[in-house]
Amino acid sequence: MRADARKNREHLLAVAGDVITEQGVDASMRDIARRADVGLATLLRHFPTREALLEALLRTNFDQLAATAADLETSPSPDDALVRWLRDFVASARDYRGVIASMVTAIADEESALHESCVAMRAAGTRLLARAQAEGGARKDIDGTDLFALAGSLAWLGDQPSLAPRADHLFDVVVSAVLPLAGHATAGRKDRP
Amino acid sequence: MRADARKNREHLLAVAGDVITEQGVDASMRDIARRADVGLATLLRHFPTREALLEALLRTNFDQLAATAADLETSPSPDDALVRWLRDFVASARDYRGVIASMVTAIADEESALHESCVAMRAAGTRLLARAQAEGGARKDIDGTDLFALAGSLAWLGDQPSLAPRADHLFDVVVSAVLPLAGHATAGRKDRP
DNA sequence: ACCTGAACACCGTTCAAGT
DNA sequence: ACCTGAACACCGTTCAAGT
Repeated sequence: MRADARKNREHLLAVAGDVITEQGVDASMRDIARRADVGLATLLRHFPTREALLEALLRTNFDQLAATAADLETSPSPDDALVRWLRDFVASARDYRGVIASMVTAIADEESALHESCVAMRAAGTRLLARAQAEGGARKDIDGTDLFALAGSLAWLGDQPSLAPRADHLFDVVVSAVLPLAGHATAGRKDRP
Repeated sequence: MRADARKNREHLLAVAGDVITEQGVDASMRDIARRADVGLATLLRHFPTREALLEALLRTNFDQLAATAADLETSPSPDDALVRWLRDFVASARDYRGVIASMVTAIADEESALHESCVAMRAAGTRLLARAQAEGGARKDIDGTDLFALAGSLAWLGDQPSLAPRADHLFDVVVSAVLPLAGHATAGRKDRP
């Protein structure tokens, strides 16, 4: 890649990160190009689809989550490992409003630029779930797709301004269903502080 | 209202129901008008916003859900009543893809044509939850907004083609968290059939 | 190689003009 | 009263023309 092109690309990514943080993943591509002082066609040249742009933005985060998952797979408590990874996943989806919907769509669309990362993410969760089922207190009637769906629904809650304040609490509620036998942190808390 | 206007309105509602059933709540208003063989301005004249159109489409369903909730409030089992109402709510949101997001937004927006109905809906759920907490096995650390949020997240699952097949199963999982002490139907089932 | 203006087919909003 | 074509300001896609 030519030097000016690389610089353009990096500038576009930085601006896109700002705009999408403000307006969510459905932000206008034209608006992103405008704020980056390039033509719309130039943005599309670097990132031919919205998914491609998202993929580039999420790349770092995805890699970090994957590394965390790998670490957690050998951590002492399988239950804690599962809960921690779930929390990380949901937290990372909070950076860009609407990104969870893109990820769920990408899972079913092999052509999506996000497909591979999302499938890998689900696989990591599936491994942590399997270990928590075998050696910990995770219920056995759910699989990796169920876990991904629950994580997705929790991330969706965080996207809704009127529900976001409840997201942390409801995370605990859902976790209590996934780990009914675990002595996890919130197990004994039946009333709010 | 003039007779021709009423006929137009009814025709528009019927067509809009079809189109939104097919394409979800973000279907093009122009497309709805086109399929109804009227000008776009005529559709907007009857329903000045997308929410107003949705409100008219959901009116019947909302009233039915409210009536059901009223019945359930005096039914013998508070736990069953809560679960049944939750199930009805989630099922009704399944008719129009994306409608749950509109409802959640409407709860926070007093100007929305859907606001009143959604607030009433949440209130009905809150009453059923309170009874299940007082006389049944519902956990006491959640309130009506939490319940609405959980119901919303389950409805959202149903909107995602890749996750919808899990919606019924995950409904049971979430219910098991809301009613940890209840002898509900799925309590003993720890593996899938 | 890389960039971009312009044409295109869409969208929802608004309103003056028609019946 | 009720309807609607047309103008408007948007959107993402595409590509011929420029540097």
